[in-house]
Amino acid sequence: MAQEPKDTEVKIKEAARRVFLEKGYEGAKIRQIADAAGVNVALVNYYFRSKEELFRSIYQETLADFLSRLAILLNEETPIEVKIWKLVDRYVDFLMDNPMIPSFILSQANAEAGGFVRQLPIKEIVEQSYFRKQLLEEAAKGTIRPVHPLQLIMSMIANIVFPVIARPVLSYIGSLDDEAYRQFINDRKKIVPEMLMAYLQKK
Amino acid sequence: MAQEPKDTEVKIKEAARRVFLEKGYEGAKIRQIADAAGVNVALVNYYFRSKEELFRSIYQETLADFLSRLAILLNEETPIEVKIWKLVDRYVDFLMDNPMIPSFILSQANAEAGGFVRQLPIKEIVEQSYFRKQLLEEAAKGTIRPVHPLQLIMSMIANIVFPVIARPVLSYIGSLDDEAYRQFINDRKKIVPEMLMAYLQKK
DNA sequence: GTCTATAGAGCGATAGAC
DNA sequence: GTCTATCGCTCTATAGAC
Repeated sequence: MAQEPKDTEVKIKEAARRVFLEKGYEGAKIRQIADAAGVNVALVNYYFRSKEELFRSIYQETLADFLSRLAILLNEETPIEVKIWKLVDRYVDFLMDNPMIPSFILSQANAEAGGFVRQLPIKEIVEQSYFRKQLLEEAAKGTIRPVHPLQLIMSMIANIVFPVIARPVLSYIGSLDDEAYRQFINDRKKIVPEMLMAYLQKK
Repeated sequence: MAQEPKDTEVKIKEAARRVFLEKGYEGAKIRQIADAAGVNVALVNYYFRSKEELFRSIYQETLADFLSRLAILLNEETPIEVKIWKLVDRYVDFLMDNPMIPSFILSQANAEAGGFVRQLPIKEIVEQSYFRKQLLEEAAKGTIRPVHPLQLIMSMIANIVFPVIARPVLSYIGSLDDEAYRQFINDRKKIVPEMLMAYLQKK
């Protein structure tokens, strides 16, 4: 039974990916992941020490990549409008592929010390971004409405992330099947930037 | 030790209120509530049969009241702009007083059959609201930008609710203490309606 | 490397004495 | 009505045999 053609560690990782995707971080149980991989619980912990470690082994790189791409985007020498359209587009795509990440981050942030969240360079990215400076400078020049950068960034994130974590309620209220939901989220790629820009440009 | 001046049921309810407020629904443990009330676990279940029942006994009326006030607001014969300003104002106030409700609703909606959420008349309120009709009619007249009502409503809710459920991350990123956070949320009473209206009015 | 078996902890809920 | 004690479940994690 040893050393499958596709080795066990990979099999577990792939199973975990599927289960995390379907159930979210909290909802996914190690037993379930083990079952899906055709192994037992002990083996999962043998390869990955803990559930949290397993999750990280799958997503930390993905997340780090995403954040670094965001950082680059935020620091580009492009106009605010172009930047916002790009940001939203990338963010939506990322969440469609990795919809379990927000709930993981939120649950970790609620936990003691919020260890995981503080390891990510989110705070630094936001604080030091050229985008932040841009918002303040353009406001000073009067080309956009003055706005607390954090408020604008929070609005952008809220508008994208919330429909993902509230998917069950949203689908229920709007009677959306999977395809309609996908379309709903995709439409936000247009609506959210338009909304943010309308706000900034309004005299 | 029997029959305190302030009777036990009330004492438990008040303790539960405090603990739910501080820890959220999932984070609050019955043992902790019992401790805070100066009684033991058995007694909590004696009065309220279960944790979920306890939560409902506290918030169902509050939530039902809120929803019915929302429904009235949505159906008023006032212009869209006035309506949005009022909606956001009431919604923010409600969440400042009851910040644990979103996470409760989201967790319930993720659970089997989403029992609790479907008992609430949310879907009906949204579908049958005059506000919804108003958005479609004004768009047809060309006085506002055409928009899928659910997208606008989702944007409104996301912009208000997300900063509440993401409080730890938000406070960390923005280095906000309690007072600064409170101010941040309060500022959204102005920002969110302005943003929604700018979007709707943009040619 | 993979398994069985179980430890160990937390939680919600209940039985039964007083 | 209030308590102590404990059940029963779930979940993560590990010990130890093979």
